[in-house]
This record gives sequence, C-alpha cells and structure tokens, in this order.
Amino acid sequence: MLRHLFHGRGRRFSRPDFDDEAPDGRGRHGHRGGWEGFGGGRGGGFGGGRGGRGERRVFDHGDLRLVLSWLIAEKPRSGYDLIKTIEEMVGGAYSPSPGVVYPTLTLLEEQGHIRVGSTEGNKKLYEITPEGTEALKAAEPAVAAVRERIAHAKARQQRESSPQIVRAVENFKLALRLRLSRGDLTAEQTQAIAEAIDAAARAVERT
DNA sequence: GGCTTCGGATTAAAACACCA
DNA sequence: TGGTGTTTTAATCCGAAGCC
Repeated sequence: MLRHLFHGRGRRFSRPDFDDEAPDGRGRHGHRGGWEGFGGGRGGGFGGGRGGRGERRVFDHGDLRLVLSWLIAEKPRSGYDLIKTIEEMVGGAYSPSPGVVYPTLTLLEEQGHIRVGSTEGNKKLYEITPEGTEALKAAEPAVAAVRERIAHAKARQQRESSPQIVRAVENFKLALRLRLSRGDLTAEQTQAIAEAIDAAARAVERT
C-alpha cells in the first residue's frame, strides 16, 4: 500500500508513525524550499531546480500535513484542488509538488486522519475524519503558526513581485532556452552569453 | 572532523480519465 | 483526437545526526 512512499532511494517515509521526532532524532530538517527559481527539475535545469537554497521554506517538516488536514477540514478537496489552494494562499510564491502532496494524502489516509469521501469522475475528494479533527485540535498552535507564515509569504510575494520584472525574467528565460536549444554555440558565444548575464546581475545589484 | 545514513523535500515525466 | 485535470512514479538533492 505504501509502496509508492518508498521510492527514490528507498528510504522515504520509513517511519509509519506521524511524529515529528524520530526515535533517533536523525535527519529531519532539510531546508531547500519549493520557491520557484529559474527552471527546475531534479537538481538540474537552469538555476538550480529546487530553487531558493537557503531560503526559508513556507512549510517546515510536518507542516504540509497540517495544512492539508486543515484545508480538508474546511471542505472536502481533491489533491489538485489542495495544490491550487495552497498556491493561491501564498500568492503564487509556492506551489507544493504533486509528488509531495499525494504521498502525504496517502499517509494521512493511512493514519486515519482523512478519508476518501466521494469521487467526482476520476477525482478523489478527501474529507476529514473525527481522528483528523482531533489531531488538528491538538496541533492548534502549530496550525496557527503555519497560517501566520502563509500570510507573511503572501504579503512578501505581493510586495516583491512586479509585473514588469516577472515579464522581463520570463522573456529572458525564453530567449535563453531558444538559443540553447539551437545548440550551435561556439565557446565565444557561450562566453558572451555568460558575460551578459553577469552584467545584468551586477546592474541589478547596483540598483 | 569527515563520512555515512536517514528523513523529507523537490521536479519531470508518465499514465489515466474525462470532455469538447 | 487533443486538451485538461488528476494521480503516481522515479530520480535527485540537502541538512541533520550518528558513527568512527
């Protein structure tokens, strides 16, 4: 049942419990973050994929489970709906990946905190269980803290996202992607592109 | 102090269902 | 049949803690 939770290097969700504290207290705080950087994907891609290394994540360990439970407690939702809702809540600054949302939903279901209440076509609508409601009550301070962080993230995103800059960045990404996809770059051209990017970075820093 | 192990996170891609 | 929405899978990364 949990087969898909043990993918990758075979050591994911190896603890069946829901505690934030592992018995041996090991390995619980990776801080990378799903902030959108340039490009993405498996650590490759343009600009580092997971983006925002060193950036504070919106959700710390275990927070996502609380948020999912909380949103499902508000009303029955599907996985896709949860992703979109969270993305909207933080003003587009963060969007949880399906690869983390669905395994987490499965985990919550197996914990008995949520269940599949109904289906809409091929959509599974999850709803909170009494156990889940109780768990949410018990975690009320943590939920409040997460809500506050979400509000901060949204405020910051709204403060920092200028439409002109977003447009310029998208334009830059597209131009670079198109040029790289042509593939016939000489060493001089590669150097020229790198220098242009560096110059832009310096100009931004001076601003 | 450096290496190893583990937990938790990310993304892309694939698969599938539904609908116009 | 192609587009869209949803879900699952695979590969990868990083930080923290344990171990020597």
